[in-house]
Amino acid sequence: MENRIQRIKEALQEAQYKLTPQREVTVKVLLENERDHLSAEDVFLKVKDKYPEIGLATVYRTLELLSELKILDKINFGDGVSRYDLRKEGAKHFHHHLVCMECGAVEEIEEDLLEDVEKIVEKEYNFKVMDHRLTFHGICGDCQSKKD
Amino acid sequence: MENRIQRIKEALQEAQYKLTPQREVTVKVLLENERDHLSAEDVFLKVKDKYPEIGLATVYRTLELLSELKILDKINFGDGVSRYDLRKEGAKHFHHHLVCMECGAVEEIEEDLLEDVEKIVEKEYNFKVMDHRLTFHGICGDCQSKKD
DNA sequence: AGTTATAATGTTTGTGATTATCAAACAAAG
DNA sequence: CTTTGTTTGATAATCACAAACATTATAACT
Repeated sequence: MENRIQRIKEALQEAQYKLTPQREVTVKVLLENERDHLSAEDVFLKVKDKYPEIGLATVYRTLELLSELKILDKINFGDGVSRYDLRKEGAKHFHHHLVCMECGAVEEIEEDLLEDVEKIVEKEYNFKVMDHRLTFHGICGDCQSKKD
Repeated sequence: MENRIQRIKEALQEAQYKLTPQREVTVKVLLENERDHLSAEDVFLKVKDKYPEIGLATVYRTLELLSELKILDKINFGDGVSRYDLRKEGAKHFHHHLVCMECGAVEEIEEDLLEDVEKIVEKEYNFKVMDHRLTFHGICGDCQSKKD
């Protein structure tokens, strides 16, 4: 964990930004909740526990900054809120999501399933792919077995 | 076009809803702008030309209703607005999009590129896929040639 | 340490999209 | 025609987020 904070610090400094205490706490919260998909509000509340003086705008600014630096990915599952997801270290691409329509659970897929598809898009549609977002909507294993 | 309106009318009635004049005008606007990805506001303005008495709330309600019935897909390209896209008749799945990061153009891909990927997801992750959303972010052909 | 320039923060106020409310218009059924 | 449920349009409320701006912290000098 310390390693990853260190790495993020370097990324910030490379882009002429500082790792302020507020930013560090925000990053920590994101690391501690890596499996979740927190909204800005969620992050704000969790950060406030550790650093009560922080302002909401700072959290928004930090999330925006980290997104620009591709440390975070900003995602949208269709509820009215943006959610934030740490990009795995070294990952070129955004990872995929499985959203259960029954229980709302979100599972992540690390594996890159789209290499072939991207090749098709680049050739057939003459479109230079920089990134992708893929979400499957369906029924997760748990909910399938509950139904039986 | 009349056919498709007829089909939509039947879908509404099946779910105990009526095709009111306001809804019909909204559907017409969506059909006439099938290639675009209109926001609720866009739809409202276009509907107002044909039916000036209509209220904004009615348009929102109609779009919501058509989304529930899977006649429309509600999409989000990361600007702060929901956009609406008619589902192709008979299409099981949402179609894919290519979003250009330079000029913002959105191209659609009808072809279903994900059959193999879905099989993997169903098997390996025990997840029953009902639908998917796939968006590629990159540089479109036009913007690539402009850069040279 | 003191001074200054710059960056970052926190509070507060906007803003813009969407939703909720509610009375009025309409439609269907008895 | 009357009753009952639907749908509508105007308006107000909400909610996520962005902008503004004065204040505070930081870094680089002297």
